[in-house]
Amino acid sequence: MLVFKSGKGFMYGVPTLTDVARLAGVSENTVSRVIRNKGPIADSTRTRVTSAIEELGYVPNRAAGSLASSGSMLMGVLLPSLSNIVFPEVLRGIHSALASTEYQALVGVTDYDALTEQGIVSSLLAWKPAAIIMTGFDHTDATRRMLENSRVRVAELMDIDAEPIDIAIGLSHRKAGYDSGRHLISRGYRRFGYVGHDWTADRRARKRYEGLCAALLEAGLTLKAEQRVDGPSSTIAGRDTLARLLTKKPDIEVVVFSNDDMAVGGFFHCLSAGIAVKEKLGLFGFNGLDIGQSLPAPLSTVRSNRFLIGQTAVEKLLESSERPLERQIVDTGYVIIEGATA
Amino acid sequence: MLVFKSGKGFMYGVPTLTDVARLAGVSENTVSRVIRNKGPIADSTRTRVTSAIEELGYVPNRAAGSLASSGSMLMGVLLPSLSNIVFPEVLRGIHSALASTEYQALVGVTDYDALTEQGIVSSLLAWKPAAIIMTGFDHTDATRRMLENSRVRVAELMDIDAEPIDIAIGLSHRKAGYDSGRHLISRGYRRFGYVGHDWTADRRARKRYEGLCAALLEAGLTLKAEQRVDGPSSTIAGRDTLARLLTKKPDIEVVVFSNDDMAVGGFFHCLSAGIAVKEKLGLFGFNGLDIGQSLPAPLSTVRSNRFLIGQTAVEKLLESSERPLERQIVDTGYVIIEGATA
DNA sequence: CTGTTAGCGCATTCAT
DNA sequence: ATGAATGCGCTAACAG
Repeated sequence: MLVFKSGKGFMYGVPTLTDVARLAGVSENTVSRVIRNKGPIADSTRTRVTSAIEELGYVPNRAAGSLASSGSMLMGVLLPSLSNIVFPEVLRGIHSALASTEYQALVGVTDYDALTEQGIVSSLLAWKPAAIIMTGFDHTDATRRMLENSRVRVAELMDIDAEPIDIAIGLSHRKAGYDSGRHLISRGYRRFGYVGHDWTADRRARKRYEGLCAALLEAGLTLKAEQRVDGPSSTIAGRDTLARLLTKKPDIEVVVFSNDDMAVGGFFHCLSAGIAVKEKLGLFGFNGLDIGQSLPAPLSTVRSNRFLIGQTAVEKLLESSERPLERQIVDTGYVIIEGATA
Repeated sequence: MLVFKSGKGFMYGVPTLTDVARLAGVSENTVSRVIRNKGPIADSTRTRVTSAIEELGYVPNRAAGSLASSGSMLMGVLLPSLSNIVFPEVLRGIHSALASTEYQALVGVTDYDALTEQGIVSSLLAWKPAAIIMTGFDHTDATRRMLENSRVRVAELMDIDAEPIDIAIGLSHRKAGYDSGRHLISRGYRRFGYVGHDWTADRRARKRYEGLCAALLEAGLTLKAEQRVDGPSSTIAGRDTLARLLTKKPDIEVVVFSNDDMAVGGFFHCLSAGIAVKEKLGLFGFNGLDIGQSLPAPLSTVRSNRFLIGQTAVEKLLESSERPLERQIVDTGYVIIEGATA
């Protein structure tokens, strides 16, 4: 165990900046400067300080730093869920961008609930984070007010079809849905079905649905059948829901799913039921998950760059600690993957 | 925008405990007590204080609290990766247990690198977290020393086949591998193949492999063929690697995969290659992922309770803020899922 | 280039 | 049941 002098004589415990200063024979302030690389420091003193830090195994107390500077090296991250693989991928992007910085991610899960989100935002704000990353645009008024008053930078991810608080990063789900429809129509499909999950939680799925319908309408078509399941998307839900849809309406040419999880499930149903995918029934998803692309027939879908969204959010937020005058929108785009299922 | 008195007259900004005290006409100390529910407070003053808090929208500054009490409501979480679905599921368990508390998760990703881990541990410790949750037993000496000196509680997750720093929560991968082998042998399989991924990063996969080999040896058998791919596990890797294995050794009866991702890929290969799963070739995985269970033929595998591991870790850590005298091991167990692929 | 002086906002003694 | 005093460890002016 290390022994060193502290404020009041010899102590066992965690060394502080004071201990480093004493050992290096400089003022606390100088040590602080060395640590933060701020202001001019003579090479000789820098060396003495760094070796003192080394010797003591000094680690700055972030709470103290944060209190003194009223700002922290924390980035608040609010995710609606960790069950849907999409959000861990966003988080991966966030961490990847954070890795080259000193920032740490303070992560909260809202469970798709605006009130839960409000509580977490309040807790996060208590740490004076450098910025907050959230998902979507559904916040309570109280949440908006807290965010407004705190003046922290805020990124709202995934969607860009609304006015952001500060900066929005993602893609237009309405447009993605629309383009999916156009794409499938151009491939000759006319009799469309839709298989989806609960969209009271997942608003973006609904926007894609609306875009799809718009494209159909424009072409003088409509959905011949649709089936939605309560609860979140999953492979099993997709499998069962497609089965149900086909029972009611067997003469569908192509099914658009609310996302890839559902579509993969649909693929499995076709496999079990002996339905020739694409020849007899086209399948189309959304997200471009690995699992879909590793199917014996790669899923036809839309790639939504989740990793990029997370990564871009961090980069954009760290560009400036002040909110820009104009609300910003970053379109990370999407790509239609032809695949082999539609 | 709120206006209120602060230390030096009227101010715009975030209200502090001082502001609350002034508004409620009590001392700061009393406000602090009300907030933390400590000590006796007259009902009348409690009401005045809470309504003052309400009125100002006061949120305690955690950094200040942490500094004053040298402890925080933070829980450090170190995950090797977010790409492997297994870890988001652990994180989900952690968050689920944290949800009913005031604690927040400070999350870092090590990328399976002990030195990266060391850096993150150091950063986390700077926040004086209540506890730290890590994965596995591979840490640098420096990491161990830091953890030792800091005296924070430490949980090491996933594995229980080693001596933990404080508490280990997970399952015996060696035993799980062994039991998988016994199970398959009892089902009549004799000609075993193995398809795996890079285990310099994923040590637990190796332990399962060793357990499997031990079971085979005990039954007078050996692996007839094995094929490992560089890099992490994935469905595509599983698909391609099984293909390669079968090219070299077509007369295998059953293939054990390093995990479900790989096994699902193997299943897809069989589908494409027209190999009758189970009749002609048995497939066996590890983890019990949803995707495996939603296959047309549910994957035969072992369920490792990831969610439970994360959840249990938090519960155990919060039981006491002091390390127990004896290092603790919590076995969350595993269950062999019969499935339909072996 | 470096030291001095003041707090940051709260929790923790100790009083009363 | 409440208040007053003190300091946690650090950063931010301001000097020099």
